[in-house]
Amino acid sequence: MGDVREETLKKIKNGQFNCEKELTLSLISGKWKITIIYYLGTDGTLRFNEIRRLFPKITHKVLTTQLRELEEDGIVNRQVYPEVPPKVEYSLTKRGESLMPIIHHMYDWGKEHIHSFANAVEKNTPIS
Amino acid sequence: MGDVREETLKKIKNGQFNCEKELTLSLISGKWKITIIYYLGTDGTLRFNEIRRLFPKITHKVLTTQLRELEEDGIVNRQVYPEVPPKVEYSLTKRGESLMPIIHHMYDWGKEHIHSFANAVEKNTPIS
DNA sequence: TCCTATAGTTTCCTTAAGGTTACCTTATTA
DNA sequence: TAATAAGGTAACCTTAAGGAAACTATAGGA
Repeated sequence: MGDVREETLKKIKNGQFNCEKELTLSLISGKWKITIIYYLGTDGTLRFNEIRRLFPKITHKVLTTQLRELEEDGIVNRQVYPEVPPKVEYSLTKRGESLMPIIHHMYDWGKEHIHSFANAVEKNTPIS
Repeated sequence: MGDVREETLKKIKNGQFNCEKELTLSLISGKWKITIIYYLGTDGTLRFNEIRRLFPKITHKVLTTQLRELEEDGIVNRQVYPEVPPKVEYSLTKRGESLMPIIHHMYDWGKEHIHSFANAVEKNTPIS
């Protein structure tokens, strides 16, 4: 259970984090990461293309990268079935699951506060 | 209380967020932001150079940028005293304060899990 | 007279993140 | 024969974030 990717490792070693909370932040930072974690935490297990269909805008390659990083950081489990055509299933590790409360917390905060931002959106939107 | 900076606004308008939690994430993402919020939430009020001294590595300009963004997003309050030499005090707004529980949560998670990363660090560090 | 402290701004440069496009593999099916 | 499915890699490009260095203003003190 000591999975970490090189980059995270470097950041810890070189003291690039001012505080432990930045480790947490860095693990979920990445354009699609929290949402991927959230879906896996909710649905349990998803195949590569199932995730892809959840984000119509994500590229094949970008999804691979995001998943690979999550895997290397020990957040996501990657289960390969040696079949043809290939079948790969993704799910959360224990470490990944332990992030869920935080993500839910962030979700709730966003829901609660987006209105105060939304007002500003209304006022400034020329769309009407 | 509808402060938002242009960029955050755009992201909401253009549907660049998959979910509300990404709004939350984007507000605290930025190399020094969570830590700045954390210090302000803990110490209450800090002057520009007091914050600077807390992060020996941060540049004058970068700190300005981070604070300005936090201010524009309605997270941080900027109080200017028309004196010479200038005196500017920063503190959290209500919105900023409401982020503190999340940040504490992330702090706790980091503290609890950094050990499992640290093992990996030990094994891979040639320093010892 | 020059230096220091305060809180900035401006210009330029570097790096990393994300994205686009094209390619690979192998069995099945039209 | 060609296309489709699945999951993936490699080469390249673009943009934004962060940082370095030099500049501004003004009062007070050595």
